[in-house]
Amino acid sequence: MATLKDIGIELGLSVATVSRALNGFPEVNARTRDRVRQTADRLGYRPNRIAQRLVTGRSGMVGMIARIQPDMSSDMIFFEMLTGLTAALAARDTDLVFAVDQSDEPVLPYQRLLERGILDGFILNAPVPGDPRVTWLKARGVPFVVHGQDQVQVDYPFYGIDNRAVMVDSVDLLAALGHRRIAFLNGELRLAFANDRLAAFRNAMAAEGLSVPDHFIASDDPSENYGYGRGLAMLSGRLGPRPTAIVCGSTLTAAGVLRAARDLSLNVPGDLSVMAHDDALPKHRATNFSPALTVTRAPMRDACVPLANHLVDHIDGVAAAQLQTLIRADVIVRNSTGPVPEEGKDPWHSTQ
Amino acid sequence: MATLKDIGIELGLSVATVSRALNGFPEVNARTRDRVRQTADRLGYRPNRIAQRLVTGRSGMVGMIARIQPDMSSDMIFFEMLTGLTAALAARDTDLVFAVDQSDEPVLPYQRLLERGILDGFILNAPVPGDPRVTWLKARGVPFVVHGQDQVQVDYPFYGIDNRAVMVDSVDLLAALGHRRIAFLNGELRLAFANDRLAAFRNAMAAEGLSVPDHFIASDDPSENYGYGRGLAMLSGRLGPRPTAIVCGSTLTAAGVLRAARDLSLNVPGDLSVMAHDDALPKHRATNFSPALTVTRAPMRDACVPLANHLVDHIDGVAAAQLQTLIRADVIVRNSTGPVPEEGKDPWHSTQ
DNA sequence: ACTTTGTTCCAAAACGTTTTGAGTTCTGTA
DNA sequence: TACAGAACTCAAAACGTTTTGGAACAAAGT
Repeated sequence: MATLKDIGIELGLSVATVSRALNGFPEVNARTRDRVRQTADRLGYRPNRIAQRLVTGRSGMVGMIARIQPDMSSDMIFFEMLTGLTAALAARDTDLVFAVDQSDEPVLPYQRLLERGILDGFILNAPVPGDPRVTWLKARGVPFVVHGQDQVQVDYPFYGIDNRAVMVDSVDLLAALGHRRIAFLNGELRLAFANDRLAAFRNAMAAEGLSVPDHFIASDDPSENYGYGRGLAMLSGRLGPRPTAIVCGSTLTAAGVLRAARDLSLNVPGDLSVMAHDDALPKHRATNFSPALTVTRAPMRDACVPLANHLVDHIDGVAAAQLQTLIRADVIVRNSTGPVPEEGKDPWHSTQ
Repeated sequence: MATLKDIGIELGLSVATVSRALNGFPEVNARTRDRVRQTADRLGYRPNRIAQRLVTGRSGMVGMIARIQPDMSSDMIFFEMLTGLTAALAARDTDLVFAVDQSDEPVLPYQRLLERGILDGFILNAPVPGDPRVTWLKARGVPFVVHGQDQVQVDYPFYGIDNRAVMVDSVDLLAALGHRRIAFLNGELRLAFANDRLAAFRNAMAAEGLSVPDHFIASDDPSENYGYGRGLAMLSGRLGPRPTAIVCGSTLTAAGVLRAARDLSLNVPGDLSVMAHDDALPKHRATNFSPALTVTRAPMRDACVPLANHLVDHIDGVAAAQLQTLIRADVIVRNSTGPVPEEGKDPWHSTQ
């Protein structure tokens, strides 16, 4: 490993001059700079991050921590983000330290990693309302960026989708088709985004003058089984009046609902409209559904580059207020949504 | 962040003494050591990895690199390993730097990360025969450990399953049940383990005096679709004589084969025996199959702790020869294997 | 000739740790 | 009392980088 000293000796220059030459400082002769650059290239010089960090306090490394869940289902999403973020960070010459959280104390792994003295900042995912990690990191002035927000009004850098808009768009679309009994299979309420969506759903329904009976709301970790089970329960009518439309928090859940509808011989969209929010994970493609799924769409992948940039910019000193991005999901109407069935003509009345 | 100097000032000691006290050197007074330890705890002192690395050349950080594939299917396995390894490394006070390989030059990301001067070693997964990463890292004396081996005889630390034994066990089990037409749905031949298995399969078959027609062998990235497609092709008979038993490289592939058998109204194990190698990923449980799958079983998770230990031990100076573990997979007989159907009584002759 | 200004470079300090070589203070023995 | 040896502690160097505070020199202005 060539060092600044090696280059200096080779050229009869001091390390100081070599350092300035390579870092583009103005007070070094253009010819000298060229000579330094050339020998640096020839010797394959790369600055030692360790030494850089020791003196500048910057290491060019950030951390990301995964919660290990007994159920690994949602972790595919995490991995998707992890690889995308790592690639995006590489473009900003930043490396990523990965750790896992096995304790039930959420800030512990962050503290442990921070105390190593090797990190410039963190990427936080899956925030919960009033996330303790956020308050902890903020308290000690550690830069971080959040995928999403832990509350509506925040003062840290983040990138996320407008969950309120997602629900308004979904409810409005279905209401415009005449639906009045709209159910919502939400994600885990523990998570901030699911909280936001639930509140937004209720507001949007109220704005349309529609009521939301308790059994029209469910929330759980998204899975096909969850969608099937809750879908079947709602559509069987044993919980109360049946919905004519179901909004799902994820396409995986929607897949379950579609299976439930199939098992009940319900036609989608004739008897039942189904839509979902689509994170556009490479595995579950909403177009491959039958019928093709109407969705609000915001690819997870799209978050990686802005998240990486926001964090690195913030570490570089850009104010948090400049680094807050809330994007609006696209509404993509496909074949799983349609006009509400005429009253008295829905399959339950006609067959039963 | 408390430093050695802080502790030294507090106690009126030099940083040298504080350092020795904390690192358990013998030439420091027991009372002094206690006092140092206490104030270190009180001040929440944690050694600065950066400074440590600069002077010792050790950082307590290792690297792992994921190949980003357009198809993310096999990456679930990688993520499973990644989290397990990270946890196992944490137990050895070692952190993990994660990077992704987007180029088609396999050593490039390793070089890039190494040149940062922050890593003590690497964990390599999915070796290919004569893996270029192995030769490159070996050439510059960088410690590493491999999950598996890139060839039969190696001189580096590794942990892997005995793929030869897996195939011998599988073939012997089926041969003992009277099967003579045994097919093999292998993994990607690009990978070393699949290479080893194919050779071992051929040897084991030859040892039993059984021939292996070309159409009894297939190899591809494991997936349900692959198992279904190749299974259907083999069992339809349009490629040649039909197998009475199929060995699958993964349970995912076996799931596809079982579906193909179902579609052809073949009874398993009455008409067809199916077995697979089971990496025991949390998602696909072989016991949940119907019929429950006979497998050679070696949980991926089991590899994490030994891999982490091998690497850290190797970095600590333990010779590679001491750090080579080849474990034998368990053979678990369940309900998907049975005696070969009597000649002339198999469903193709009776129904057709 | 003397000062000023600008350009180009350098020596040295700093970051926090480990480690070397050299004291300094105790203890026990002659 | 003197001395050897053990026990304990310290100052300083080192790792590779950035950054501070000049220094040397030339060109330009007075």
